[in-house]
Amino acid sequence: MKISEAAAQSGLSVDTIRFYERAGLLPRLHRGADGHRVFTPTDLRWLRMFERLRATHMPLKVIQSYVELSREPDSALERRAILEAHRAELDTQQAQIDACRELLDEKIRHYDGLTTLAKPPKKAG
Amino acid sequence: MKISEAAAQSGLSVDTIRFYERAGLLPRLHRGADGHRVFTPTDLRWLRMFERLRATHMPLKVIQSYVELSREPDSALERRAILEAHRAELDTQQAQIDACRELLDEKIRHYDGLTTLAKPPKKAG
DNA sequence: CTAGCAGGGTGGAGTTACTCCAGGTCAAGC
DNA sequence: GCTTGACCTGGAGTAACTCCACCCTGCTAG
Repeated sequence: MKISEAAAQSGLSVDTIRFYERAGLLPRLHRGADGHRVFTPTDLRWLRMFERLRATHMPLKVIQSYVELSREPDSALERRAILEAHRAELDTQQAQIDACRELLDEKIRHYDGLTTLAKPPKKAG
Repeated sequence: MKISEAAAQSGLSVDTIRFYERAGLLPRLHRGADGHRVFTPTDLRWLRMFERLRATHMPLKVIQSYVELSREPDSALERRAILEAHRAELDTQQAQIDACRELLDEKIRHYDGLTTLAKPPKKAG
């Protein structure tokens, strides 16, 4: 599988995938005889995971340490800890979204109030 | 109110507030005789709003255009549109969090499976 | 058979939104 | 009078892309 397909199927851009490789997130990535990157189904699974983790702002350094750990046996506890920490981070993000939604709903109601008051020229105002 | 208080009460850092001022997000900000920034309750309300919008990744340029619009009358519809667009964006972020949570739960269950299988040396293995 | 194009590759510059730091000013406390 | 602390400025550094110019190669159309 070539990089354009890997991009299409992972949700990442071609440039981002190349960037991730340079950052060391794809240590097993192979090249074909023509020098082009060749993606296996396993590579694609990693890319999909990266996409989800990055969509929720896990730092690349943390992802990279996870990748490195996954090349060592006996690192299950550490890897698990990384994932759990990020699960907690998701709760924080959830709270921020909720807080922002509250703000937006309130403001939008405010603007609706303005327009519905403006249309009938005089009504208790 | 001085910048350190504004920072404490908005959740932003002192550096970030100064950066926002340079970016034009606080066009009404005053200075005291000593050249120090002086924050009114209105400034603080803006900062709190910025904090929420940025926590959910509204680009500074969009925030800035909102700020500029809010200095013009008759811009209620445009401002409302900006807020609504961001409310839709929150749904996207929500979906990403849910998708990532699914991934994490699955992986963490996997690691739990490994350790609970590893403890009893032989059990249907 | 060659011209052109698509799709890969590289290195490097640009962007966003901070974050940190050096160096300077000034009021207050000891 | 001297130090301390909070403020100021301008500028460098960082993260994670994103875009660009330029090169190579295989393929197809003329």
